[in-house]
Amino acid sequence: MTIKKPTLQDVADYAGVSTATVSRCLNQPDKVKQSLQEKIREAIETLGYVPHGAARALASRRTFTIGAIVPTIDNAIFSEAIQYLQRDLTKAGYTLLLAQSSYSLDEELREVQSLLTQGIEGLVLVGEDHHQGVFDAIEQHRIPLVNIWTYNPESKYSCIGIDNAKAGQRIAEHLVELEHRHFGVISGILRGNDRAQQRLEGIKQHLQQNGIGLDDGEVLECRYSGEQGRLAMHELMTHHPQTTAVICGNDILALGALCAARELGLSVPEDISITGFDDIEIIAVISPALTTMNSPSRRMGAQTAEYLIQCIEGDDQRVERCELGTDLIVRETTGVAVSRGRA
Amino acid sequence: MTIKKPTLQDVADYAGVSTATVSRCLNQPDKVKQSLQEKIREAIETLGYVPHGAARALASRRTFTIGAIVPTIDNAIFSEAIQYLQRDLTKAGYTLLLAQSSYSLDEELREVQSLLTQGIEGLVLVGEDHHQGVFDAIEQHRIPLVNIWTYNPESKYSCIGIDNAKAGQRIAEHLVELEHRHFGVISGILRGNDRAQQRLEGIKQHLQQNGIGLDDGEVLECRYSGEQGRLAMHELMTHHPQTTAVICGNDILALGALCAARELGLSVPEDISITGFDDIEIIAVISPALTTMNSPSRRMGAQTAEYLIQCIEGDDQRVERCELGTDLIVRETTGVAVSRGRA
DNA sequence: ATCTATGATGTAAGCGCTTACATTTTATCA
DNA sequence: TGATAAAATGTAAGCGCTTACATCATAGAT
Repeated sequence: MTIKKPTLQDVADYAGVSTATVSRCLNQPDKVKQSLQEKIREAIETLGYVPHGAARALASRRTFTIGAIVPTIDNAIFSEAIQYLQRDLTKAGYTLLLAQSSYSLDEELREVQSLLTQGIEGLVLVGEDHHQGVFDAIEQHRIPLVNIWTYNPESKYSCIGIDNAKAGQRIAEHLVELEHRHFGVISGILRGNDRAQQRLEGIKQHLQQNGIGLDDGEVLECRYSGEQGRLAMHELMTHHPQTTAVICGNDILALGALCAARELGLSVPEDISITGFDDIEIIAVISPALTTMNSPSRRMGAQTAEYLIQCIEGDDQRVERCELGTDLIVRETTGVAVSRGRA
Repeated sequence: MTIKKPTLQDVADYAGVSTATVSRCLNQPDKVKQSLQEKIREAIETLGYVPHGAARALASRRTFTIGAIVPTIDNAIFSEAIQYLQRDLTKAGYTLLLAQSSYSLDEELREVQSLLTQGIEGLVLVGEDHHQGVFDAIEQHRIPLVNIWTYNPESKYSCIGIDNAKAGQRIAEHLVELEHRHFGVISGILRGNDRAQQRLEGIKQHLQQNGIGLDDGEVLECRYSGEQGRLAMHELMTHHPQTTAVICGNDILALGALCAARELGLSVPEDISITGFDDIEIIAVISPALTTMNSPSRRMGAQTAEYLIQCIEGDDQRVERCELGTDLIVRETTGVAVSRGRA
């Protein structure tokens, strides 16, 4: 074991060639004679040489690095998307730099700056609502930006995602068809989360079209956690006992609401219907099976990787706006509204 | 907007100082006069200067980067630990480079090489069983390594985690106390997963001590997914209908097993007891509530961050071996074995 | 045998920053 | 006021690589 990490120069000396040849052997092997390649590989092996990424990046102006910022990695849909994004980027020789914004646009901006310092060649953000500084920085650095989990045909930047408003509408439609007239919504925190906002808008719009009102008190915001969903459901049913349909911002909240319904002695879906969002893997095996909207998170991750690589390698400036479909998965937690006897 | 990204030199020229002063202003502000600092900050602002990380890393031999490799990010316990690890590293000015090994030691080695190229100053791996090349590379690069999710007082490297064998034992003990005599185990894939192996060992050992055998056919391996757990449970009950206690490798598998039990018309825990592992947040709000072992993943992440930073900043070579406790959470899926009538 | 095209290798100039050391400015004290 | 220490700033040498360009070797064409 050497006292110092070996450099390209050390490898070159050991193999009796110049650094240029070693560099070529690593990056453009077809330009180096076979016999030398072997000698160099042997030198690398015995010295335990590992390239110095920073030096390489500085000299070549390439980092082969992509940045992504999600609100939190600790949410199955984001981690699924990230898993696929990373897998495909790695396959193509890129490294993913992952950061979290905790649903804060300011925090997101800070992370963007940091990623830019790291030299990312592309950026993935969630949603289309970002700090102005983010857009400025992206412009200046001239790197492709993909907004995922959102679809807007008018967007100035690439987006690969779903039409959140339409999805919200679709859920409301399903419940209205089941003759529900008294709704409650348990949403995630809306601030800094344009997807949740858009879904709520979609829901409101559809209800309004059908002459159904939705008071402020019937829309509860809370963190995405089972316990929070449970508490919200209790609150909702306390203040609005006539509610027969509860639309939740994601599956976790819905599971919490389901738990509360159980505690309140309400049967689902006879007394009350509950919907989730995302169709995370786990809910396929629990009972009652949740009616929800699936989120194509894996496809989103994979497609984002593909687009970015093409953008970078093909030096392609094209903006891509891609809508991924969502499907309403009707299972056991929604049914026809049955009027309950009330005191 | 300039045609080219501004460099330190540009900032220095604009502010009428030398690059050294700008560099100091950024890294050791107290060494630069107030008036100049303001001038420099203004220059940075108007030019939209963003430091070039690679150049900085090359010159300073610091990357402020930590690498972590988990089997998959798409597993609540890992993503939780990563979330906390990242949060605390970010707080301290470090960037986390995250990679996935897909439970393959060879893949893990490849990722280690890649991370080393990126210049990580510390490495976090899951488990203590790694490719020899990983240890060699770590030695050569002289960076601290922390094995998480595992605890071994004899370990040559730092570890922060739980005693998996003990945890397995504890679960078996609980079920033996409930008078179960016919066990089944639905484990994750054992290959490349020393944690799962150790837990299984712990289980086997305790059963053996109590004169209870565990055939190979009673131990099923499958991927960590609800559906896989469900299928495994069906298989287990087909070939070993007398089974009254099923120990699952994690909560997701247990949920799948629970689903299968429902499908088979078995009531839990009257006919059969089922246990999970991890105590992921979601299972607190589902019914029946799962008996499981909690995994201190958040503490693991936070503590790992703390240790690494101390190691790096304090230039401390100390090896830390820290055992985090686990608790058996007895809920509704385990109970006294009741003999079932059988044909 | 000479000339050229082609391929293989070497030379050396940076990439954008940090930092040891040299120099200048400012503060302190006899 | 001048000598001296301390603080602020500048100078310039790399950090470990890539790559344009120069050089050299080889082989084919004449």
